Amino acid sequence: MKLSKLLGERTKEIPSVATVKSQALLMRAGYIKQVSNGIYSMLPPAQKVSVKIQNIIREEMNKVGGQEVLFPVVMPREMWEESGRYTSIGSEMVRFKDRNNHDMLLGMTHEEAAVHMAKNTAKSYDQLPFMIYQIQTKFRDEPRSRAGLIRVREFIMKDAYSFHTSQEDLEEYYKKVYDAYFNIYKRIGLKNVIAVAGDSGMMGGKIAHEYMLLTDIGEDSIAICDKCGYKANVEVAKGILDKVQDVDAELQEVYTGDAKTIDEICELFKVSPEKTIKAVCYAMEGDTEKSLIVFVRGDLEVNEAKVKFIIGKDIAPKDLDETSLVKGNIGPIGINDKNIVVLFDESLRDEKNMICGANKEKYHIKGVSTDRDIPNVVYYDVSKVKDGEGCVACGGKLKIYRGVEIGNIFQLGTKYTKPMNMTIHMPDGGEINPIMGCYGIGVGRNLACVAEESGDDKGLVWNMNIAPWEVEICPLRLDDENVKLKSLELYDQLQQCGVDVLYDDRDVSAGYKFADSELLGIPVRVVVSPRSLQDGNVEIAFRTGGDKKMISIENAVSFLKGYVASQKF
RNA sequence: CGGGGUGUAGCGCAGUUGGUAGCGCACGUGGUUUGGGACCAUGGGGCCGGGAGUUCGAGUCUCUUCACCCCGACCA
Repeated sequence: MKLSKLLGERTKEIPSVATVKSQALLMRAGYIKQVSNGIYSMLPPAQKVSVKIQNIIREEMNKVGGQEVLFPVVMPREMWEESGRYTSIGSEMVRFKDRNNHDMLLGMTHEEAAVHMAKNTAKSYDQLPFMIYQIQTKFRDEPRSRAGLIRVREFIMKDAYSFHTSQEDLEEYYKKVYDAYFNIYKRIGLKNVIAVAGDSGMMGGKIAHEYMLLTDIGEDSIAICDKCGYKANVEVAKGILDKVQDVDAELQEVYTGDAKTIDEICELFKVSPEKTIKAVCYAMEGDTEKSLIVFVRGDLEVNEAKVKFIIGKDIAPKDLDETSLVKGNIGPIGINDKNIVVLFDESLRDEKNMICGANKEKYHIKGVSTDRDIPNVVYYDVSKVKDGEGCVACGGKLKIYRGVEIGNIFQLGTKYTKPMNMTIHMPDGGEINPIMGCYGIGVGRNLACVAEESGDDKGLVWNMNIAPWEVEICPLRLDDENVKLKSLELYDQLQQCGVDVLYDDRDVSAGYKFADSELLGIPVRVVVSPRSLQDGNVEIAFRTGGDKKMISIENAVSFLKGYVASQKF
């Protein structure tokens, strides 16, 4: 590829919309161009990297026996009604009508399509297990995309679905894919990746792992025990709270005026947030009449994922004006509204001398002992794990890290095969619904994550496996006939060896060429100049640093060919 | 959907009390340069996001609408 023909502009300025490093670099280097909120075009270099990442994913999926297929992007409503997700998934799924007024949708995940394909195609136990996967564009109408390619609405993802005759078989296979994912991350050059226990969310099923790239720009929080290695998304993480030791006190209503927030109450009573009871109000899916109040210790936050799991319904924050509750003065004592469902967090068990709202304007109650004053309570774990909480596994301390979810795997069970009535004949003559696993990884997000993790102040850095070009030739002084001749020869010969070469044929200054090559992130740069040619040499520099190498023009091709090959894995 | 912000050349930005738009980068042309984003000269490029209004006159004031960004809600 000749650089003068490469479509895309490289800029010194950081685009004003960029908020994270990967976005800034990918835009500055002419890899991506924003089309709309959360929708991007990929320019040639990005597409080249993307294809290389896809091929690595393909190889790893094939290694564990995956068969590549392609499901449709557009599916009919009926297929999704079988699984119940046509109604259970909200407006992040795009629905529309075709010309015959038929309800259609854009696939955001393909469990239904996978079962549809496998159903009546695989009929006997001896055809199982098998895994089918596709690499395809997905559209999810995210309420809020952000951070360049990290969180977008349209993206390419690999999604895989495996089918098994038993849970044991699924678990065995799940382990293989678990390892295959780590191979993928390693090969594309991501370093700080961990797998954590995750929430299965809308996918359903029980066991799930999320692969997280640990980075400050991550939007997920992960609790990790540095002592025993326990790690889990805070959505599902459990911890052991430090209890504040206190003694029973007299229950007393206190005038608190306009103090409503936990902070204001703490200030007024001169106590720490651990001594207060916080109330959070939610609306429950499919129930407009009732409200849900969750009580947690004042220093904690409600973990909505846990609440959803316990009540078995979706929840959303509710406007208190629609309820009989007194905003800022809600408390667990004396709530007697039939339309209010109450949930208590474990953190409140056996607490003494607490402060809570009195359920009337300008009053709070102090001296609350939960076991004494709020009898017959069932406590649930519905709070978010906090930094410093104890580890349930070993008693060590949990630390909270930020992460970007770069892949996930689920054990689905029969969540889809059962309602969609997929059955397999077993040796004993009976029929079963196959047990499913599903496995997802986003290509664009992984590309962005590599940029985020490896990029430096000069630009992008790709490893040899996914670099858009493996070698860049930088001739300096193209007006020098010898430079021009030798660099073109090198270009031809490297291409003949199958090396992916970018040739900077522009008549611009050395600094300009170097800066562009570094911004693009090409692993190896070969400088051909009158100076180096004087001694019959070319200069070889590496994007990741290290010493520059002078090598004779005769040996350059074989060296580069060997070096490129040695860097791939 | 709620709160905040920004829309002026491909990119980054300036534009005063209202008087018909500019700078840097990028781009074209000519020349001088040539190992870390060279210099001189010259040229092209604008529905000042859209609409309505106030005014003799609007990039600037008013209303409205759209887009994008941030925070929250949301999120396989």
